Amino acid sequence: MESRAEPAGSVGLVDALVQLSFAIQDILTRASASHHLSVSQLRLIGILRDRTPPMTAIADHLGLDRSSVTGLVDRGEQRGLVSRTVSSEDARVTLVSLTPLGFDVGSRIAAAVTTEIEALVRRVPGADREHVVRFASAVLDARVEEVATVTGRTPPHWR
Amino acid sequence: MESRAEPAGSVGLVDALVQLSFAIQDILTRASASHHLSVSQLRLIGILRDRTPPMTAIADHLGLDRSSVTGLVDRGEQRGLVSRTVSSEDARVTLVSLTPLGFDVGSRIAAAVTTEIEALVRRVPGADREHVVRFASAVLDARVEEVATVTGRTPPHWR
DNA sequence: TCATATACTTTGTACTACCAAGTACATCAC
DNA sequence: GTGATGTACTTGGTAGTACAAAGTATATGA
Repeated sequence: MESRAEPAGSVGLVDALVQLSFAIQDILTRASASHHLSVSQLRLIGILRDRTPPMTAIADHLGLDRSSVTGLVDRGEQRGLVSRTVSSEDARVTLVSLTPLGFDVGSRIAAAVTTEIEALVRRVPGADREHVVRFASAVLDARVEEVATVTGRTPPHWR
Repeated sequence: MESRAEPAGSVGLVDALVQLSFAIQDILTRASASHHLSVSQLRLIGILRDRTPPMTAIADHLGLDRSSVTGLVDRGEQRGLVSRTVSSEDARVTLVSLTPLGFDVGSRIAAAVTTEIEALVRRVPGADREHVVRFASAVLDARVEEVATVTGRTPPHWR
């Protein structure tokens, strides 16, 4: 991305972040694929790990249209990973929950992702790692604020 | 992602990286969409910024099947963003290049992405930022080595 | 109770990406 | 130079992702 304000030979912050994000996404894609799942399905499962939200909440979480979530849950349901229940409080709302199989598959993929990312990160000096965590936390916090004030919706969130 | 080896209240490195990657991808998606492009199209344009590679090289770069690249270039060509030329050295190979329009659109999106990511990062202490660049560079270098030795292909790369 | 709002689904379209099979060109062996 | 083999790309078929617009069912306020 072009920023020529950087010292020659070094990569700019923006480039570094973009490339890093593709590397992480690639890990997520391959880990999911090895269990015949897409990253979207993985995110869905991640959200349901400790929640049983309505369809709408999932759409907000993932930044997707409601109709997209319908399809996502449909396919997850067909594979026995998630299930739908009509809310007892409001018959319009469909609560989505994880099946034992879904929980199991999610755990396995999460473990694989953790292993792969940790392997990737192993060669990096510990000091840098701590800064990265602080960096990411700060960025994500800023993002929540900003997006919340501008659009009123919760930004994409993993698990 | 579950790592309970972390001090309570803090986010683990793996989680931080995964969430950060989704935040970055979201920026890329929205910036691309505002010009009616997908992230895949943006990556294609990014690769062509300073190259005129054969289809196969693009597939390797993006980690895609050859047939996927055919479709990607087809759609890019229909929109006048990229163009195909038969190689003069080997009539089997198709060289893909950026049109002036493609270059222009790519530059605009890249600028928007830079602006957005820099805005996101502005609140983060400078020291953390430098460490992040070092971190990302180290990770990406490690990755190139690893992927190259294991699979013989170049890992996904942006621009 | 009737109008309106909300939650979700359906339908239709476009794009992404894969695999398997096919075509065209190149190259090596003979 | 001809035939076998390999390489580069495309085609056709399938599945998943995602959106927009329209439809259904339930809830809620006037």
